[in-house]
Amino acid sequence: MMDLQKFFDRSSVEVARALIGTELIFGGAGGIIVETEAYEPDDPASHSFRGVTPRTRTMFGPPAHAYVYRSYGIHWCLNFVCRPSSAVLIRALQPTSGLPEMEERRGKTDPLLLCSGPGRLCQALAISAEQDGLPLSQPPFSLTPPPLPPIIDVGTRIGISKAMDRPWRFGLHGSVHVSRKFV
DNA sequence: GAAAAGATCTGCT
DNA sequence: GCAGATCTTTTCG
Repeated sequence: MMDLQKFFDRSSVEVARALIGTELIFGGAGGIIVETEAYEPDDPASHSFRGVTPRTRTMFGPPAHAYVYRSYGIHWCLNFVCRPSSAVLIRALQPTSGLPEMEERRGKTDPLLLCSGPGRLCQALAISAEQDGLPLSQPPFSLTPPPLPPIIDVGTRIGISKAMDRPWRFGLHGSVHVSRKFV
């Protein structure tokens, strides 16, 4: 297990880049993180931009914790908290563990889409509001850094309506598991 | 108290 | 490629 306290005590942009290639396991299922997005304190697209609310209180808490929120009333999205009021959205994984469980939770679908997208990822790993605020340093979470520094793609974030020009989306170069291709 | 927007996914055309 | 599903949170009156 790596030094999570030090790892997450940086800007979300740095953490988002550093997370690419890291293996995330949650309760026996998971895979390699291939796509992330950074949300900064002074970022109009971030939930934390308009101050603390009941939903976003976790984002203002200590680093190295999970922030889970409901999206579009249907999906769950998993974030890692960095320095207070900033976080990294985990958008896609390359599955490596617990494939049968994830396939069962996701139902019949294209294998490539098992964890390709924040909503799909949470459904595959069975993550919901109960995991909001949990520390990443202990089970059921497990993070393992890559043996070698990966090649990283950079692009603009997806699905937002503000600050759309900031290049804060990161991906593993050449991965077929990203939710949308990098150009 | 009411209304609108939202860090999305799926299915159909 | 586009619209619908679906509901929580936040903002406005």
